[in-house]
Formats: sequence, structure tokens, C-alpha cells
Amino acid sequence: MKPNPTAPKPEPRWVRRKDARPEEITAAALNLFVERGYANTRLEDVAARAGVSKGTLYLYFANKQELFKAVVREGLASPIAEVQGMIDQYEGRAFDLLGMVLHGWWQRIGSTPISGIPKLILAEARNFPEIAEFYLAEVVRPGLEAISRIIERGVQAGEFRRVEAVHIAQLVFAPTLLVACWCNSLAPFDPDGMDPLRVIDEHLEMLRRGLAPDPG
Amino acid sequence: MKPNPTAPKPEPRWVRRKDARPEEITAAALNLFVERGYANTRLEDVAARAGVSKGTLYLYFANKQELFKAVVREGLASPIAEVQGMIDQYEGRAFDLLGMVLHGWWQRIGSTPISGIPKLILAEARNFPEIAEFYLAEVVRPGLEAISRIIERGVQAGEFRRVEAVHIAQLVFAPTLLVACWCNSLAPFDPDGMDPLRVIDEHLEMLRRGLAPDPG
Amino acid sequence: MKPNPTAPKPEPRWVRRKDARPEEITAAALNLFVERGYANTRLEDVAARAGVSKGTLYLYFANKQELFKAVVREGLASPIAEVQGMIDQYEGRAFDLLGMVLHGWWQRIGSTPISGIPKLILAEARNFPEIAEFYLAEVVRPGLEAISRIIERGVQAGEFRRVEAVHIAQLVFAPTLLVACWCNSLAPFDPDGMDPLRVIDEHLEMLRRGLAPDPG
Amino acid sequence: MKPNPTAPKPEPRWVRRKDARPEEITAAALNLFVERGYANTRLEDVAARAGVSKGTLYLYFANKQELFKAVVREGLASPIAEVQGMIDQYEGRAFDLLGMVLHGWWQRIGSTPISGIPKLILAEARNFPEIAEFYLAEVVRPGLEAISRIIERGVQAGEFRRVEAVHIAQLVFAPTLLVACWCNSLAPFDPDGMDPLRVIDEHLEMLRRGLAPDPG
DNA sequence: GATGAATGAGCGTTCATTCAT
DNA sequence: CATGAATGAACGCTCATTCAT
Repeated sequence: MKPNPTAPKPEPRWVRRKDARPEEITAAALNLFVERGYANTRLEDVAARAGVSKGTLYLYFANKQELFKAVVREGLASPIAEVQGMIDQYEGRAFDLLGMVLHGWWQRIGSTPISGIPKLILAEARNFPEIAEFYLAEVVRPGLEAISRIIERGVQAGEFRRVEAVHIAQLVFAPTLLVACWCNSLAPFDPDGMDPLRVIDEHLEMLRRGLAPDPG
Repeated sequence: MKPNPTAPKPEPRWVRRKDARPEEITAAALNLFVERGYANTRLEDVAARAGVSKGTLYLYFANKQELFKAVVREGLASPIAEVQGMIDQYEGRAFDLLGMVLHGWWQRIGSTPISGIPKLILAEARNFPEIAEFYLAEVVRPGLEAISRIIERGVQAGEFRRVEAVHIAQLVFAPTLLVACWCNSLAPFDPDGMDPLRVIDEHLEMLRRGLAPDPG
Repeated sequence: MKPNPTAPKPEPRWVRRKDARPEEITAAALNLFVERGYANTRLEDVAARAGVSKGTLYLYFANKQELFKAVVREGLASPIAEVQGMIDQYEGRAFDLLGMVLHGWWQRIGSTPISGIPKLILAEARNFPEIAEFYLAEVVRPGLEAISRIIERGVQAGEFRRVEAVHIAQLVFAPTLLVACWCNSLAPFDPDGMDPLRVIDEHLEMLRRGLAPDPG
Repeated sequence: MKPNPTAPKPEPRWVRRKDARPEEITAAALNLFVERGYANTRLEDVAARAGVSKGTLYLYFANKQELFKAVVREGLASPIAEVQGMIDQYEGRAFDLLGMVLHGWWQRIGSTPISGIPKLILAEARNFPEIAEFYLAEVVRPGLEAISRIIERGVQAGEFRRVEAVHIAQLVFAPTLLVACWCNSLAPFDPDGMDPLRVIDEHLEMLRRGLAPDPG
């Protein structure tokens, strides 16, 4: 009963992936949550896509809700930091900054799986008050505030007409929401229905004209 | 003591008319779907809210999916009809028509439970291809087309600058999506975070300026 | 595709057993809990033994714990009532009453599946504080009190020597616990190891002699 | 700097001796099994309480069942030996020996975690036939036999009335079972409900009187 | 020997769906 | 038509067990 040395080494049941695991799992979960929705996503499928077993999920996340929260938190942490850094440092014209923010958003978020998170938030906010509060506090309000500050800067510099920054900020964001939701819901059924970058550019042009100071 | 069959049967208020059943059920379902999401809505609760028994649902809808589809279709039927009627008849200035459309949308849809449907669509489109196609065919494309026609009319009349109507139409819609989603997801957690009508008005002002023809 | 009238009528998926159901389920559960212990009893097996499906359990009991509580409560409610009635009405000699109580206990409880409950209590008390309190309040203390009153009655009538009723009451119960636990745990492995009735009779004789007043 | 191999290796207090491992594990397991029951005890907790890792348990015990058996066997080994030694050597009056046995039981077993074993046996006997047989063979029957011999000795010496030793032996044990089970199940919920030593003393007094030979 | 990350069978629970009444 | 008791597939979660390190 000697082991046969020529026999193919059996695939090890697992290989320690040490600290990469949580990210692999949240990445898999993000994709599935976005594709199928929260309730329709089975943890077994998340595990499979992450290349681990069902039980392994519970080594890193207490339960499905916590996994969901982790997905949202992780998906947002880095983009928020990046965008805020970008804004704080900028010193040029307000409108150019708006353009950079929106284009940056598309590159860093809109065109990546992270863009699926807004849809998740919208769909599940009522069922996850904690997430809703978190998203409001960490994404919505900081984001609006950042845009507001840009607007105000433009107004004070005479670059923009006199507007109330808060409301304009919401309008600045609206098309990004449109694009993010579109890409993660209806786009598969109408691939040519929208050109996100084009939408953003048209939006910027509308903003440029819409915010221009009144002549005279 | 036989009732006279020729006498018009009085319709007592407490007797529910048979034909009203399906609408009562879809109305109850719409509310619950919007509040809790599709998967989190139990048919038992729908039945309870509609004042019928669980089994009765199956007399009118083959299953939960069909009920969902019916909810979406029905929720969209009347608004589509109304808006289209409104647009087709109008003969005035293009921008005023845009204002009527957006204000009408708020009154007929945005401020009613129907505004929850876009959220449902976003969340479930991938799981309900049929609904996605239906929504694209019956709402998105007709809506965009209607707006496009308004834009084009404005362009040809010299009221608007020369734009590609398709892309502008998407921008015209974006804030309504923002408002609809906000009201049905995050608004409960941040009641003062947005004033929908104000957003729409600011949006219109931006459109007015953004679409104005270049001078000279 | 006419239905074939000679075909055997398909077994109906269920027959309404109206109000007998809960008792059928608790009876099945009692037997299985006693046989296998709480944790080792699968609700599927309880359902099968009760002749229903798994889901049906949840129409009557919120969860496994509640089923367990119901089993204990139901198994104890009637016997307690019976025994207490018996004691309160009795007017004869105290020792004869002790005999009636112990023999009655054997007939009503000890020789029935209900005798398995003490074992369940002992095994699970720590995990079900609520049950422990309930058992103490509804079984242990009333039972001891009843026995105590008998003892005191005998002491005051000069039938028993001067003893502290509380401690004697515990000794009176001890052999019933022994018998109940034996029958539901080790008896299957040593069928001839104990003759419950004989134990009770010897116990009574020991009590008769042990409680007899000192001569002189 | 080689250590001198002939010098007696000093045994530092902080180094755990290899041989102590199994006992440390069974001790931890005994406590947890008694507290929570067999099924509710997680091996991870046993390992933690024993100060080892989960995997280490399997170096000493094939699986949970074997650990359980070892816990019971080991928990019973010493008491059995002690009690048997005590009985075999004694040469005085039978009743005094009974007193010594019962008081010794309380000191060596009843007041220690070992008293939790009877509860475990009761609860799990059906699931562990091997343990049941072991307990019957090693504890119940030897114990009853030992008590029986004491009784018989007393009868033959004219110290006790003519009784059938077997049945009396069971009654002698009954209160110890009561006490052992009480302490490990309901006592935490009713700390003042029972004074074990007092019960044993009252029991002995009942035995003294109940076994006294008939006068004349 | 010792560790603890990984596994996956097993069970409690939910709820869409059915159908005898 | 209407009911609601009954069903059973599906899924979240646990934890005994394994094994690469």
C-alpha cells in the first residue's frame, strides 16, 4: 500500500490565500449582488465565484448582511478618498474641475463594477437602514458638499452665475446616477441605448452654458 | 320574495366589485414591492393588504412573477397614456412643453407610489428580461422619443441651439430618475435632503439656459 | 384526455385535521426528544412521525424552541392539575395519601411517555432558562408544596414524627425521579435492572417506617 | 553550551507536560458538556478552554464521540476506585458505612464537576449505547452491588430488618441522583431550593429508621 | 507535534404554490 | 369563486473534521 510516486499529486483542498481572501470574496459578491440583486444571490454562488467553499465566507463575514455591508463599504472607500483628494488639491477653473470630477468618476467608478453599488443602495436601502445611513453620510453628503464647494468657488470667482449651490450639485450628479443605473440594469437589453461618455460630455456642455453668468 | 331580475341591482358600497379585484391586488403589491423589494415581499402580505386570501391571488395571477409584471405594466399604463396625450396635443413653445412634461411627471408619477417602479425596474431588470424589454419598449424609448421630438421641434423653430436631440433627451430625464429613486430609497433616512419640485425647477432653468441658441 | 374514472383516486396531499394537529405534533416531538435528545431531534423527523410535512410544524409552532416548550408545558399541564385535585380533596390518613400520590404518579406519568420530560428538563435546563423557570414554578415547587402539606398534615395528626416537611418532601420525590430517568435512559440497555412499581412500594414502606412517630 | 544530559531536567512551571494534555482536554470538555450538553458544546470552545488549538484535540481523540466517552470514563474512573476501596476495607456497622458512602459521595463527586456526568449519561445514553453499557457495567451495577452487600451485611448482623437488598440499594442511591441532577440543571435557577448535605442527612435518618429491625 | 484556515454535510426556517373544502 | 391549511424546495448558517503549513 505504498503511495504511488507517479500518481498525480491530489489537488490540495485549499491553499492559504491569507489576506487576499476578504477582497476576493467581496469582489465576487459585488458582481453577483449587482447581477442578481441581494436576495437572489446565494452565498454558495458567491463562494464558488470567489473560489472558496460556503463555510469559508463565514470565516470573514458574520453573515450575508455583513458581507453586503462590507461590499458597499469597500466599494466606496477608495473611490471617495480619491475623488476628495482630487478636489481638495485643485486650483484651476471651477468648470474644468467639474469636468475632471465627472470624467474621473467615469474612469474610476462608472466604468467599473463599483458602479453597481448605487443600484444596490437604491434597491436595498429600506431593508438596510444602517447601509442607508452609511451611504448618506459617507457618499451622498460628502459628494454633494464637494460639488457644492466647486460651484460656490465658481460663483465667487464670477465664473458661474448666482445659483444656490446645493440644488445645482444634485443636478450635477443626476446623470452619473442615470449612467450607473443604466449600465447595471437595462444596458444588457439595449446595448446601443446609451453612450455614457457622450452623456457626460453633453451634460458638461449643458452645465457650462447653464451656469454661465448672465451677460451685462 | 324573489328579487326582481329586471330591477337594476343596487350596487351597495360594501360589496366589492369583482372587476376591481386585480387592481386592488396590484395596488397593494406595488406598495409592498416598492417598500421592501421584490424578493422581500411575501404574497401573504400582499393578500392581506389587498383584503383577500393568499389563494385568491392565484385566481388572478399565475404566480409571483406574473403579479410583478402586472404591477409594473399597470403602474406604467396610465402614466404613459397621459404623458403621450399631453405631448401630442401641445402646440406652443418647446421649452414650455418641457416644463409641462416635467411638472406633469411629478404630479402624476413622481409624487405617487408609481414613482417606485423605476427602482423596481433597476433592481429586477436582470431577473425579469421580459419586464426589461417591456420597460424599454413602452417607457424608455417612447419617452426619449417624445422628448426628442420636443427638442427637435425647438431646434427647428430656432428656439433651441443645434443639439443632437437623443443625448439631450437623456439628460432631460436624468433628474426625474434621481428624484424617483431618492424618494423611494434614501428619502426616509434624510427627509430634508432633497426638494423634488425645486430640483425640477432648477433643472428647467438649466435647460432653458443650456439650450438657448448661441447669440449672433 | 378525459379523466379515467377507474383510476385510483390520488391520495389527497393533506387532510385537514383541524385542532388535533398541535397535539399530534407535540406527542411526536415528545417521543423523539426523549429518544434522541433535543439537539439530535430533526424537525423533519418530528414532522414525519406526526404525519405532516416539515413546513406544517411552523403553522403551529414558531420554531424548534417553542415546540420544545410546548411539549414540556403540555406534558405537564394535565398531570399537575390531576394530581393537585386529588390531593386537595383527600380527607384520610396522610400516609395513604402519599401512597395514592406515588401510585397515581406512576399510572399517570411514570408509565407514560410524559415520564421522559424530567430527563429533558435536566438535560436542557441550562439552555432553556425560560423552561427551567417554568418547570420550577409549575412543577417542582407546587409538587414539593403539595407533598409538604401532606407531611405536615401527618405530623399534626400525630401520624408522623416531627420532621421538617420541606426536606422530607424532596426525599419523597427522589425515587420518582430515579424511576423516570431510568426508564428513559438506561432501561433499554438493562431491561431487568429495575422494577419501577416495586421500587415505589419499597419506598413507601421505607417512608412508613421512617416517618413513624417515636414510641413513648 | 550543550545541556548536560545527565542532569535532571528541571520542570519549569510554565511548560505544559505532554502527558497532561489529554486530562486537560477532558477536564475542559467535562465542564462544557455539563454546562451546555453534548450537542451544544463546540469543540472549538473545548480547545479554547483547554488552551490548545482545535486541531490538537484530534491528536488525542479520534472525534467528538470518542472525546465524550473519554470524558465520561475518566470522570468515573477515580470515583469508582475510591468508593470501592472505601467500601471493601470497612469493617464496622453497616449503617455507619452507608453514611460514610453517602457523605464520601458528596465530597468526592456530588460537590465536584463530576456530578454532572449522571446528567450527561441520562441525556445521551440512547445516542451512546457504548457509554450506557459502560456506565451500567462500571457504575450502576457495581455501585448497587456494593450497597447491596452493605445492606445484606446489616441484615445478617441483625442491624437491619429483613429486606431485599437489591431494591433498597436503589432507594439508597435515589437521593444522590436527585442531588447530582439538581445541582447541574435547576440549581442555578433556584439557588436556595435545595441543601444537598441536608438532603443526604435526612435521607440517612430515614434509612436508619426505615431499616431498623422490627421490635420483638 | 501543533496550528487554524478551509471544507461541506446537515439542519432550521421561509414562503411561493397547491388544492380540499 | 374564495379560503387557508398543507406542502417541499431552497437557502442561510453551523461546526465537526481535515490537512497544508
